[in-house]
Amino acid sequence: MTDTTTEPSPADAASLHAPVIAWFDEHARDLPWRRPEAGAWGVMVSEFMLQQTPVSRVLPVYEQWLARWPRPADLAAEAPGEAVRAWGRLGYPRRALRLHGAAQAITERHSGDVPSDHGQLLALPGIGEYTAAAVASFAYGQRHAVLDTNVRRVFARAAGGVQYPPTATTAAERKLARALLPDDEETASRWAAASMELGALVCTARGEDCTRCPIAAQCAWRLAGKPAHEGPARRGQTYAGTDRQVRGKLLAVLRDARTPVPQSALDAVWNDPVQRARALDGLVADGLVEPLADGLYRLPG
DNA sequence: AAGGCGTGGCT
DNA sequence: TAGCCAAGCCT
Repeated sequence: MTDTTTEPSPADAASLHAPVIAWFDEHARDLPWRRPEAGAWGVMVSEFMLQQTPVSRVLPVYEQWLARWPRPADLAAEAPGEAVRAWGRLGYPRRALRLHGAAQAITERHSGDVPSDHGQLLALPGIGEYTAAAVASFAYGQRHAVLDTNVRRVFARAAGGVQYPPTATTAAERKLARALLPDDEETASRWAAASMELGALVCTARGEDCTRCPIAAQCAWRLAGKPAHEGPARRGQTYAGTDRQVRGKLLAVLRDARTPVPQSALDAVWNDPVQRARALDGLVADGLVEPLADGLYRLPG
């Protein structure tokens, strides 16, 4: 006697591909990094910027960035501080530094071309498991499990029957993602983009709209009555009063200054001298700020 | 492996 | 309002 009530069978898995990809064909956003002229460099830049930052905020910075540095070598030739300045208010400015470092590595080690090999991508600064798979899949059409927060949520619901995926990516999630991956490259890369877009537009963290979902009829979570998340709430990101906030204020001063700024200008952004000094030291240690002689500071040259 | 790391919009 | 959330990476 066969159990038909729990894990989806391989047949079920395959039956997800067609409706999700058909939905994607109809509803995919026309994003600049999805256009053919973006190239692998455009895809890579977008992936760096999209790490923890919404599409709407990335769009203008992406356009400026690609216009100014159309190839990795163009960025590699700049001072790292220019990358940090051009990053603007996207947040997590270490990403700008890492993207600059990746451009240098690409220029030196890969003749200026974004590598297509997953392992070579993974070796670049700022590129982890997700971004390596995303670039290889989106830019080069390869077959990779692309597990971002959107895909993890879609899988948690459709296959796992729960509202949210675990806090950290588990081996079980990777296994499921590989099992769900279509066999041929073309379909696999399409599936990766489509399942991600479904999570971004329809199967969202809050306010999901199952009436627009192409796989609602097969979704384990919906079929179970959409039970609420069990267990502890996910760790909240406190921000007010943290070193992160101070770092942000300090860096904003340096971004907006075209010449080195005196210590006094930095002192003005935060009244606790101990925390202020700790934040500044951290920025220097991270390579985001360069101390000069005479108590002057600037973005790294 | 848990926590640090920006910023802003939305509920 | 005060969280919650957004195509993660690194140590």
